[in-house]
Amino acid sequence: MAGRKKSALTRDDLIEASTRIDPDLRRRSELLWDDRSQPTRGPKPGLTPDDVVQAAMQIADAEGLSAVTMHAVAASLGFTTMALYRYFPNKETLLDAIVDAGLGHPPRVTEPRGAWRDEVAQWSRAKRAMMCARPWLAELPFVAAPHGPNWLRWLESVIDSLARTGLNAADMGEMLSVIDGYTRGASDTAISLARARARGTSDAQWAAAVGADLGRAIGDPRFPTFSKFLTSPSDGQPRTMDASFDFGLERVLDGIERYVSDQLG
Amino acid sequence: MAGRKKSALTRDDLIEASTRIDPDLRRRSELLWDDRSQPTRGPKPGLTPDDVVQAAMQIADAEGLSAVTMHAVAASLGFTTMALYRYFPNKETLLDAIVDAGLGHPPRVTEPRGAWRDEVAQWSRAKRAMMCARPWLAELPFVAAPHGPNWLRWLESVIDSLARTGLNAADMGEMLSVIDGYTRGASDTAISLARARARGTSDAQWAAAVGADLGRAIGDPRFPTFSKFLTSPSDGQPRTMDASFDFGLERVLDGIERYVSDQLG
DNA sequence: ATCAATTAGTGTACTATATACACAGTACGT
DNA sequence: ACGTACTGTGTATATAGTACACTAATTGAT
Repeated sequence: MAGRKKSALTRDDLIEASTRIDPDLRRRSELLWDDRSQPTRGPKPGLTPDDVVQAAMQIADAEGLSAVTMHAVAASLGFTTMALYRYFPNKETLLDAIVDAGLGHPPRVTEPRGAWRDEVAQWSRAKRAMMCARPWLAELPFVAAPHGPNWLRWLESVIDSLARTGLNAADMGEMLSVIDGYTRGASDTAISLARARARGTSDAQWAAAVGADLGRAIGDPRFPTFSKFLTSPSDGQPRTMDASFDFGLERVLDGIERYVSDQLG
Repeated sequence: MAGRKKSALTRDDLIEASTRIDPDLRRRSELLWDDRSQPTRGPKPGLTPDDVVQAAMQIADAEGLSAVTMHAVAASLGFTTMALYRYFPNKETLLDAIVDAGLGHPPRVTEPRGAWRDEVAQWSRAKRAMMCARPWLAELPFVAAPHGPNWLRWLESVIDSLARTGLNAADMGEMLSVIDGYTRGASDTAISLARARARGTSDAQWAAAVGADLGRAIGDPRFPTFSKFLTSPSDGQPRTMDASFDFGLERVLDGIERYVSDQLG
């Protein structure tokens, strides 16, 4: 999101800028974007980079990120560990690749187009659902470089909806940060639960563990207000985690909407 | 935050619930909360758990989380690797401890008390600043259990400010999720930059790398709108990363404020 | 058709890391 | 004084990631 700073970005800027990039990072980025040209000599490769990525993702989905070892991935494909190094120079670049692959595509915006607010809300929920479906994604950094094509698809998608606000580019960028920030941060709890589920922990167990730690505040003089907060009775059903996210999302969208109408009259 | 679900929480709930907790997690939580009783027999320990935590944090601050190996921590204290296992049963519990220690205390709320909105904004900025100061914190999960005393201090602090809205406990919990969600997610970019800085990468290098990947959208038919967004000229100064966070925060607070006045007005 | 160049996959070896376990020495309680 | 409980050390093991050299396969150049 920080790249947006330079608002009138040109190809020249990029070419100039890219000379400054750490060569290691540039390499990682290239591997995410370049269609590697098939060499003509030598034996036929038994795999494609995508085979490796798919195998790695399957392991991550089934057994968590820590189960994704070079050996496990290779074995699941019927190859030896070192065979993978013909496709990825190291594990880090393989992880870069499964992050981008794991993001998948954002849901297609339905025609006829709706209000920006609904579209943005859908995007946010979709992103959260995607992260919950692959909770290991959140264990890998992908805020900064390298960013692959799938992340750009997600960006293309929100920006396309945000464009309907009528804001200028700079303001759209700010709104993107707000939406993605909330979505990212407010998904963490659900992602953590999803991860626990994937490990076989029941929802009750997970909630008990979280509740037990928070509950340590009760009666502790260091946390008087939080303690009161925890023990205060509430009327009505408590919200589910999903409903809570949606509720918060509406508040955030209210804030954005107010800015939009202030800007545009 | 999900523990808040059960809104009328009592000690009995907790005791009942804690029987369901995974024993491993319970152990981790206890190590974060219990003042370990000093044994009376045997040689005097040459270290305290806190010594170990401080040493580990110093290494994380100086060389990043990956430099925090049991050997490195022990060596920096002048002990052998295995000595640490007298203080922490394994690395995971040591990491739990440095997470809580790294959080530190939230800034004290200044007297006379101000408006909830200002206080909450301060909390959010303080939390972001704390995470940027210790970017390795974001590499470790701390959304769910175990939660240590310092995280509860942070919660106590926001809740105390949110209480001034006059909302009921359930709504306060929702607002907490919104604020913490935004703060957490919208800090990620700055945290990533902070991490790059800690590795000796210049800001320009970091921005160039991020910009180069985003810039790949330009001219790519898959990203028409994002491409236009990137290349559209803007008048005026672009916001700094910090100002951008603050700006977004105001939008989020606008949304919360609207809810508050709808509820109480 | 042959050969050289190039590449794929394997096997082995090395390194770093966490940690189990047994031992030696220390200090307190009896 | 003596046993017990504890601390720190040394050694050993398992699990990573990955460098390197080797074999085998494939094809362009001769």
